[in-house]
Formats: sequence, C-alpha cells, structure tokens
Amino acid sequence: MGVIARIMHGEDVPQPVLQILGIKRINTNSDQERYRLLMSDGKYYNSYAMLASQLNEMQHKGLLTENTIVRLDKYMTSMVGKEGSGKRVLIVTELTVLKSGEEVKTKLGEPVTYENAAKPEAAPKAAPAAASAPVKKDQSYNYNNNNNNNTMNSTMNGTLNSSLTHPIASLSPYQNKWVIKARVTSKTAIRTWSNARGEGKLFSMDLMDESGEIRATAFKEQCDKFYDLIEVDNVYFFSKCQLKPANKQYSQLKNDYEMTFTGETMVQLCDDADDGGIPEIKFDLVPISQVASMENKAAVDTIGICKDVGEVQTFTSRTTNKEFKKRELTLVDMSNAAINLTLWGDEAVNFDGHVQPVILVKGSRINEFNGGKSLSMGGGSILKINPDIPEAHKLRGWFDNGGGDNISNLVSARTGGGSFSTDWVTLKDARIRNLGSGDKPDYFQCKAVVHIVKQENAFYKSCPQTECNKKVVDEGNGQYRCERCNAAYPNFKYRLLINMSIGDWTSNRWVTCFNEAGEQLLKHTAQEVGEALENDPTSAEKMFGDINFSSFIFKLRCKNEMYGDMTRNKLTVQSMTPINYKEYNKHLIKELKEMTGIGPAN
DNA sequence: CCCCCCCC
Repeated sequence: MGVIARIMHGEDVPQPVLQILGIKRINTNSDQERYRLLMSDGKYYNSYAMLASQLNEMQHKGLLTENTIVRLDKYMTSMVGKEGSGKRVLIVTELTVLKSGEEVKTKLGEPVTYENAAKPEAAPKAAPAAASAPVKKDQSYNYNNNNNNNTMNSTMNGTLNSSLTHPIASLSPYQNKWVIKARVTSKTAIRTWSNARGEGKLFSMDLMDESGEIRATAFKEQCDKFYDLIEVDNVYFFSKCQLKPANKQYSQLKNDYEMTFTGETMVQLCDDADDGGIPEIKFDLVPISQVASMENKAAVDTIGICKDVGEVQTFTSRTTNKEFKKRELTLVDMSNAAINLTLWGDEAVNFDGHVQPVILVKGSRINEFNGGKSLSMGGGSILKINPDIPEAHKLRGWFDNGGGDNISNLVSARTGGGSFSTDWVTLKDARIRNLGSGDKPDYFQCKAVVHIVKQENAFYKSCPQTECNKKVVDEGNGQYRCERCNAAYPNFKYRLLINMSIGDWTSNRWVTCFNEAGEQLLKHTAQEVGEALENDPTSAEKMFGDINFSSFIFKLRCKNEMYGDMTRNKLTVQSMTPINYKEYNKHLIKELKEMTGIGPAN
C-alpha cells in the first residue's frame, strides 16, 4: 500500500519519502502566506498537504519545485471539515530535500488521487492507537452537565493523540468540531471591567502549537472555572471555544481569529510524555544595544540582568482617572548596554529585584521619550524570571564576574549624548502643524536665540520636602505653609518658573522654563537666582542679561492647555544645550541633501 | 463581553 494511503488512514509513518507534483499558494483571507502541496508516493497523490509556515522559506528559495523528492521528517495530520465528511489534512513541519526537481525531471509512477482509491474507513476513532497517548480521566475538567461530561470522556479517553487533534492554524469560525493540543505561552491576571455595556471579569491566554498561535479569553463564569487550571508552559487539549475575528489593534499574535471560552468549553491537561510535538515558546532575542536603533512602539524580545530596580510607583492616569502601579527595572546585557523595562500592576508589586535575576521578556513595547528608548510590558508581553536557557546562564556568569560594571550605552537615557533623535521643527511650523493639539504632548527641537528673559515671577518659594514642589504660603511669622503636605515649615526652597521669548529664523515664541531648565538657562542654582532677585538686583540683572542673544538647541514640549475657557498652546523647555556645530552641521547637510537631492549618499 | 499601561 502506498505511504500516502497509510498516512491518510491515520498511521504515523516515520519519515515517508514523497515526490512533490505541485505547490501553490493558498488564498487566505489575510496576508498570511500558506502553501498547499500536491504530493505523490508513486501510487497515490494527495492535494490535502500543507506546508507549515516556518517552511515557507524553502519555497522562497525554490527548493520545492515540481518533481522534487522530499523526506517528511516531521508532520501531523488532522481532520478538517464537517464530521463524517471530514477530510484529513497533512501538515508538513520539517522536511529534507533528497533530490531536486531539476535532477528528477519527471513524475515517478502513475499515481491516482487518493480520494479515488477505494475508501477505507476514515473515521477518526478507527485510527490505530500506535501514536496515542492515553489521557488521565481524572484530569478531565468539565463543569457542565453529565451529557457533556460523557461527550468529553468518549472523545478524550484513550483516543486522543496528535494525529487526531487540529492544528491551531486550521481553526476558523466556520467549523467547531475540533480539539487542539496547545501550549499556554502566557496568561494574564484576572481583570475586571465596568462600562456602559455591563461589567464582569476575564483573563486571557496565548496558545501555541506547531502550526501557529491564538489568543483565548475566558469571561465571567469561565474565568472563575479555568483561571487556576491554566498554567503557563503546560500543554492542554482545548475544545468547544467560540472563534471570532481577532482585533489586530490589540494583539500582535499571528492569527486572524481569537477564541472565547463558552459554557461548553473543555480543557484538559496533556500528559508530559505526550507534549513532545508542541514547541516551546520561541524568543527572538535582541541585544539591548540594538534596541536603540529600533522603531518606536516595536515589539522586542530581549534578555538581561536586572541590575537595578526601582520602587513601586502609584499614580492616577490623567486621561482615564484610573490608578496604576508601575515599577522600573534596569536591564544590562553583554552588548554593554542598559535599558529600562516597566512592569505594571501585580507584576510590578510582586517583583523582587534585589537578587539581580536574569529577566527574559517577550513582546515588550518600545517607548521613546526625549531621545531615550525604554521597554514596557503591554498586552501579550511575557516576562520570565531566571529562565533555564543557555543565554540566561551565560549572562549570569558574565554579570557575576563584573560584566555589568562598566555599562556605557544607556539606551533609556533621555538626553541621548548629542543625538538629534527628536524631530526638528521650526517655531513657525510648530504653529502651522498644530503641534500640541493632540491628547499627548508633542516634542520637537529647534535652534533658537534667547531674546528676552523675564525677571518678574521668575521664581517661587516651594515646599522644602524633597518630592513636593508645591508653592508655600508665607505666613509672615517665619513659617511657610504647604497645602499639599498640610504642614508648616520654617524653611522653603526656591524654584524657578521663567518665561522667555526665543526666536528662530521663522518666528518667535514665549516659552516656559521650569526649575532645571531655568538653572541651565541662567547657569545658577535656583537658590542663587532666588536670592539675587530678592536681595541683589544688580547681580540678578547680570544673570538675566548675560544670556540674551545666545543661541541654543532647544528641546521643547508642546501642548494645548486650558486657562478658564481659553485654550492656549504652551511651549515648555525640556532642555537647552549649547550648539555642537559639528553635529548641527551634519543635520543641516542631511536636510540640504533631502531637499535638493544633491550630494553623495551617506 | 476586554482592548486600560501613566508621567517624564
């Protein structure tokens, strides 16, 4: 009997050798690239063979042309379509080309379609048990009525094996008779919601098998039922979930669909011995130094030592009024670079960084701020602490021998060493482009001259507490009262809040310098400036006058702000630095080239 | 049926 017939009966034939008679791209309703193979064993051919997407590369390289002889090193079969009329599909996950199509030149034998051959009993339960791995009955999780429970057991008991489960890539809303065998790669905490449409709780998890990945979410009752059962890294059988189109906005998983648990959903732990076919999660690890040159908002997998760890910070979002907790870690690696990683919620609260563990992160998001790049955990990000992988052990050895002592490349540093990563915008263009009118502030830089620095209201007396900069009330008795701290102090600290007019070649604007920027501007501490303004007008005059008509590179924050019922566009100085002409000229030359198309390519 | 992740 031909090998194809045996495989299509459900037999697990090791490393069958077949000939490719054709290959064509399947039209999927997304940009997912999948190929269907027409394969022959010399006696039968079968067009229900698919190439796992990780092998697409072989097709790109032209290795899978007509007449090529291949060995299927790894494959699986599964039933698709309606029960009874179901077709068995062969999915090839590893193959070796034995002889190229060019060498073979011709079709071997006179194969007929397998479908035309005498149909054997093709029902799944008739499959030989060779590859089956019995599932422990007592690990069956079902919380429904007895009827469903029976269904579960008759489906699962002793007959489930890899060749009877469906690949995740084959799931669609049009077909609900399936069982998948998948590894849980991540699981969220339980989250509650409350909005106009109601309230509830949910958690979601990411599932993976050799064919692909999918997000599954359990709401309300199902959330309670399954939350404790589902453990990250375990392999389970899942069935009877509802499929619906995935909202790509919220998931970077490679699947057009996502699943929702229903009252019928069944989940069953898979024996360790039988999960060999399900891959471990893969990390596409990027050296930290390389993150500096990656796009803002890109997803990053990386690994590093948690060299420093910050305290948990609690704050309320201004836009949503929700409370958030975060914690920032500093990761270092052998690229001699450091980057900050922000953890959120319970993950932030429970994190223990004092032992400087190895941190592996998958799918973290790049956040660019003031030229520095940081990583943040977000939807779908996975954090692993001290993972047992070679990279982690290598890092541990490196770090424990002083490897992290001289980190020079601080990827998250905000004043990124003279690099001009913030957009260059002229003062006029900032107006024309309506910068600052969005929800978030815009940041830009420009070269401008200081015209006038106002001395009036250039400072205020603030609360002496380190983290409180609130203006204090002079009670006239040597006491200064802070409303925020609800306390009176015998002392205060000066803080700067300076308004000045700056101009570039297009326009001029009033901008505000808060404390640190003000100190940069006047080259004196806030204390010195405050004392001079209060007690030494001559000295103050000199401080404020000296700076006029000097040029700087200004990094500005631009945001519309409400004053009563008026909206005003405000510019705040983030930093002002003396002009590094070598760097600035580089920028000008680049602009000239872009505008004219003249000049050698860089 | 969620889908929020701030601030610098």
